[in-house]
Amino acid sequence: MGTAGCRLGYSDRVTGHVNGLGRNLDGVRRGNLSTVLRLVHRTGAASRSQITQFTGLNRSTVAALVGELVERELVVENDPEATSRVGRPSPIVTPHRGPVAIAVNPEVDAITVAIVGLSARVDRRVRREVDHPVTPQETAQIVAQELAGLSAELADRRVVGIGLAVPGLVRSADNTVRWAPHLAWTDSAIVPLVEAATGRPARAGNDASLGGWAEHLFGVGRGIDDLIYLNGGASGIGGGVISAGSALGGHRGFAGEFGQNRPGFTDPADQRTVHGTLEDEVSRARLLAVLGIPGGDEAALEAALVNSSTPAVREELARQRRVLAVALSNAINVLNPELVVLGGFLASVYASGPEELERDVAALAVSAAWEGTRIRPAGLGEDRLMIGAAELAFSALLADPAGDF
Amino acid sequence: MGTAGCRLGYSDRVTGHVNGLGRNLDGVRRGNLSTVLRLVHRTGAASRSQITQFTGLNRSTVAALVGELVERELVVENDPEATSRVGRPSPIVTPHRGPVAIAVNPEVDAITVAIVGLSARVDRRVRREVDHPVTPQETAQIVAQELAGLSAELADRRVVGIGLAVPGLVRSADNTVRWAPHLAWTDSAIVPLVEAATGRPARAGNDASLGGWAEHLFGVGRGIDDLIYLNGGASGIGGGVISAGSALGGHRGFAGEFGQNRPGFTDPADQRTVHGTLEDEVSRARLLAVLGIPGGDEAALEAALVNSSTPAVREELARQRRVLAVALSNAINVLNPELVVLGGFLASVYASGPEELERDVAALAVSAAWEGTRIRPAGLGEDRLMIGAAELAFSALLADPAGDF
DNA sequence: GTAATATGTTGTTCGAATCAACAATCAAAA
DNA sequence: TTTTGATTGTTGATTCGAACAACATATTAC
Repeated sequence: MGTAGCRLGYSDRVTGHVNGLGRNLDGVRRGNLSTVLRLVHRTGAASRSQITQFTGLNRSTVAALVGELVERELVVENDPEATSRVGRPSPIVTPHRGPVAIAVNPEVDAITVAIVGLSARVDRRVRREVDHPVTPQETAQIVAQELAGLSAELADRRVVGIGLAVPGLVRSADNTVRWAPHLAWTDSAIVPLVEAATGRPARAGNDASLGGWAEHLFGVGRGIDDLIYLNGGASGIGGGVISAGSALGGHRGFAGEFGQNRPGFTDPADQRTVHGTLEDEVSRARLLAVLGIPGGDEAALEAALVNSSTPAVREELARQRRVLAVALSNAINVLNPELVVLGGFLASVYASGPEELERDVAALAVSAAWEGTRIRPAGLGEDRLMIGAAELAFSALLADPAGDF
Repeated sequence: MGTAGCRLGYSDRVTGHVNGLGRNLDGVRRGNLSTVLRLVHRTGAASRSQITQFTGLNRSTVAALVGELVERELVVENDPEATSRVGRPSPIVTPHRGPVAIAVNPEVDAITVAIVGLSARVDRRVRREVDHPVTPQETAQIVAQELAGLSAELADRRVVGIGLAVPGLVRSADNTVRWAPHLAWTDSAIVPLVEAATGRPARAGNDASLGGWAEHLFGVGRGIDDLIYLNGGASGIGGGVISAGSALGGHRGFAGEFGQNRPGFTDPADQRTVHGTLEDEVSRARLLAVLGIPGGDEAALEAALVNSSTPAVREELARQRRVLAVALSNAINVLNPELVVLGGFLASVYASGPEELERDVAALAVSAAWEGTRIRPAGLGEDRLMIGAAELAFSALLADPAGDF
């Protein structure tokens, strides 16, 4: 059982009281139920004795906690596996099949809706193509329709809530979409719309931040409490910061906008724009242009990069690596992460010359800060956003498993 | 009573168990004692009824908690003040005079030692000049000597511990000074040396990060849970990040090295160095050079800037403002702070043209991220580092007031 | 087959917060 | 000046959850 870190929440806390910082017995019970459920949720399966070790609680207490979670149909206890170890075998606790989250990702060209179980696996995934940028109202309608279409699959399951991964800035205080340029949403109260259309509780978050959260929980960042995540998408570069096991949101929840930064350059010749942002300089569009192909998905780009490695392509990749290296070294100086996760086309940029990128970062960053840091491509595929969004929907349940949902 | 935020710790957590995440009754008690003591420590004085409101705990519980803290000589209950409000007056709880921290700041030219009370006031401050950069061994010796010299003043008080604010990178895991360029310390185990020389527990931290922590607790950042702090010193630019009320340390504790970043430039003509860092471009030395004065302290620089505002000085200030604006906007995009605190000569750079700097930052940063953000000069004077270092010494006591110290 | 080890199970104990009732102290109204 | 209402401190009984100890169970090692 890998150590699952210490802080456990995506923008929620567990204290005794709803208001105030005091702790009481209720808070202890709630916190312990939450800790056990989170552990099972994250690891996928944990024996009772492992839970005892992890929590430091008494055997009998763990038995009571697991018992309550079983009663609430949140976890299942299975017969112990053969472990070839001395002592009485311990039953294996796994997430219950029942509870599910609905993950939603509205994009310019399509809205993706997925059913995600408490074991963080995407059970079903539907993609509804749209011929025009959808409004929040249309989005809510489509989500409701797709949900109705999935009713057969959801018959024997319990929908806990809906999580939306939105390509834009989401204000954490009220889950309002402050600005989503590609969808042309401004100050949109998407969450109440979705809640009204579906009759289910919803939450929204920034797509890239949720992707980073998913990588922290279930991807290459599993068990790593300090990481930064940068995702290269068609529309730019988004990101997220995990610090001490918690997602860093900032004052309003807008943190992680690495793509909008003004990059520094080690070589002035690398600069392609005037007053440009990182995502103007390091971009998918520039790679496609030099490759001479119109577009396509992530795999197509990766394949094209591998196949056609002309000098022009190699040089553009090298340039983007150099610019990225400055941006990463700055982030490493400020945040001192253990891991830098690169997703989308940034993973391709990294893959084109990992040693070169790492050498440049090492030269630029404070050497002590870089010492313990690694760079890795993202581990989760296209399920990343769905898993992150589902986590948002599960967050209330995970924070208070005994609440009414 | 200003809301004192939610997360409460400088790199320490309050859970039930020493190991593991489980919560138990011991943890509840410890956490509540900690919360009450922290509140009194931060606010300087709080009535019992205010503590009740803040914690959300029952009156009788608060009475018991305060009673225990009184018994342990950590707080004092005084007669209520005349409040002109209905109802029975509530006694005022203030920090006890007894417990003190010893704050230490080793620098190239001197070692400063201070006595700081639980009310976060610097009671005494001694400065020992040195004619050569001191070694860790010499530092420990000097601290022990100064402490002996202060023994009369410490006679009726209880020294809780020693906190060192070191101008260098301090590894959080073992409090080792990884690298302090100006002191020429590398991988120095200063903490055990000080502990051996004084017989008291010690902790070390980065000076700028501790300054930021002090500003968050007692300066302009009081009550603000998301801020970034940049300090301009003679030797460069250091900083710290407070996120969700906790100091952001990163994986090893090296976070906050804003000064080592490679800056972006809105105008190529602003660049003075090749491959330079932010602290090469925005520096105290460049200001002194254009002013034509050799050195001096913070106040001298500020006075010189106010008096001699030649075009050359104004232009250098404007240039540094422009470069700083890019650096700040990048940090704001990534961290979305509510407040940016500028200390040292950076406060002077800001003061030379607050509107201009803010206008530039507004133009560069993601507008939504900048919206709720303010920039302010640091509020604490030269006591900042001493208060921050003392906080380090108090941290164990604050986390567990019932422990043995 | 027996010993050793680890873990589940059960009933009891302990500790901390809560609650209710009462006392104390103030301001404002009568 | 007295009365009323509001707020808070104080006290003893209650409640609830984790810890504990003793015992039961299941596995490996010899």
